[in-house]
Amino acid sequence: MNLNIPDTRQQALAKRLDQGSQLIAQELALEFDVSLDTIRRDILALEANGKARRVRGGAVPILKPVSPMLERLASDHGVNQAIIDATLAQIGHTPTLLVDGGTTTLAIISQLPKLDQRLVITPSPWIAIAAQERGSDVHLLGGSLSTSGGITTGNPALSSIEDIAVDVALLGVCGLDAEFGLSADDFAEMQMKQAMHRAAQRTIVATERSKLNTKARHRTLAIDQIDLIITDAAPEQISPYELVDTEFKLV
Amino acid sequence: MNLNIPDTRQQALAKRLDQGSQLIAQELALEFDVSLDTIRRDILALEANGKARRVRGGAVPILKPVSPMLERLASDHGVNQAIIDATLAQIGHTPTLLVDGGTTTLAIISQLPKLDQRLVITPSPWIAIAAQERGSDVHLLGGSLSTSGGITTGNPALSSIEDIAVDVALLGVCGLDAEFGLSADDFAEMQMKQAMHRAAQRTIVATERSKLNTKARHRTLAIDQIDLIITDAAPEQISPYELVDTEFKLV
DNA sequence: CAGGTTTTTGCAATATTTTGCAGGATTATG
DNA sequence: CATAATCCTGCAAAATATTGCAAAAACCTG
Repeated sequence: MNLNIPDTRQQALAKRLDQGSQLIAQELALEFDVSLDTIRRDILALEANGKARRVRGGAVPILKPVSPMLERLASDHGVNQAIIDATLAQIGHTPTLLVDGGTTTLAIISQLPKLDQRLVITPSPWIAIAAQERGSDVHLLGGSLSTSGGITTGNPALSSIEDIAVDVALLGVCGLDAEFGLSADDFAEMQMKQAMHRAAQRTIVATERSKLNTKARHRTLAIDQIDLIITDAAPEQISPYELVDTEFKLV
Repeated sequence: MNLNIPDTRQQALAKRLDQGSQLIAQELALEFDVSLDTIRRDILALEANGKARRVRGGAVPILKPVSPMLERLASDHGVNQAIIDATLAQIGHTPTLLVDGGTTTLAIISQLPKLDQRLVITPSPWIAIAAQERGSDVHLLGGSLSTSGGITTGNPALSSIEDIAVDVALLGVCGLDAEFGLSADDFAEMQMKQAMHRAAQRTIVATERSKLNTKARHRTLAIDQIDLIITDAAPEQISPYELVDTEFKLV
């Protein structure tokens, strides 16, 4: 028989959670021959360590957060068509595009004109598929797939981007603020966006007004590093940006 | 015994809604062994979370316009479920998987158990998305996206594969013949498949019987380089393979 | 080993949540 | 219009949580 101390019990409980089973306080109290309160406290500790989600009567395993990217794709239906049209007009016949991940860019690429001989380079598998559907040649940047934004990141992706030069980089946005600039949710994504900016002659950002004047965690680009911002914001929303050199296109 | 609490029930109900089924209050009350009111309250909660639309007698899923891409990713590819199950059983808890593109492998990866923490390495954006959805860590091999098979190919992909070692490679099939071996439609894809085989300790091939005893353009692997072939063929269909050392699993 | 401190445990009193039920209101349907 | 099914509302009982506290055990420390 094992020691019946908090440490041992909690380890046993954690193991069961890992196997996907639920913890039922009543049963465990009997099994370990301690009071309900003790089990409760064990579960409390597990919760504090992020190993369990407490529910009435016991605990259940923490379910891995479904990829936020998929979540957003499934729920977020409408990207403003005016933004899409304006961005497509700007892209025109650009022969090489470097495209960031995100719902907005995906909506844009899905409507790319079927044009021969365009090359789309992207770290996003979603964009890759959409671009291939539109008949473009696609180059996918390899790396680890980040869960938050759904683009590949890390050293392989960064170094392979260093070796390319493209006409236009089309970036997505986590946050955009007049002073803080363009920001990303994740450090690795920030690195990718910066690298994409460096690789391109012209950097275009398309974003819905809801992202305007918000900041995400990681500062990525200064506003004046962006050549063109396409958004559906109201004119007064962009007044903070009047001093910068960046071109705005309101739709 | 499961916890029968609002939290758990609602999660179960939400899952059914996601699968497109309707909720009938009467039936659910019986099934979960609670009163009609309790189910009603669960449905009320789901509605508050925007997960259900309440109707008289129960609830129906909120139908959201799905992007055509998601549609296809989610859609049933008509792959024999027995092949999928057998392959998943063979894969087990293998911590690192190298997965080829193709409809069969995609169907398999879409059903990977969710709780496992494992690394999936793949040249296919479809597989990458599916694996990420199943909660796996994903490493995407970069390169040019081939139009025929939908996997990345070319030097970058090949060279990055040289640097890795994995437990199992799961390959798709264009053609499989007792003498000609496994064959691919495209030269670049052939190279990738060969490289994947070299990188893995164990090579598994899952294929429908229609591919059996057919040849594609490019000879890729000899039969005895494959460790295991999982197929729904009839026993007499594999008689040409009797002399080789490869294990067959018929489902 | 004596004395003090911390950890662990069980208990009791008090919230809070969940549940089923009864009644009246509302809606579908012939 | 009548009828049956479903729904809403308030309420009380049961189960579970929370909190504070004190006893027991384990652990320092000189």
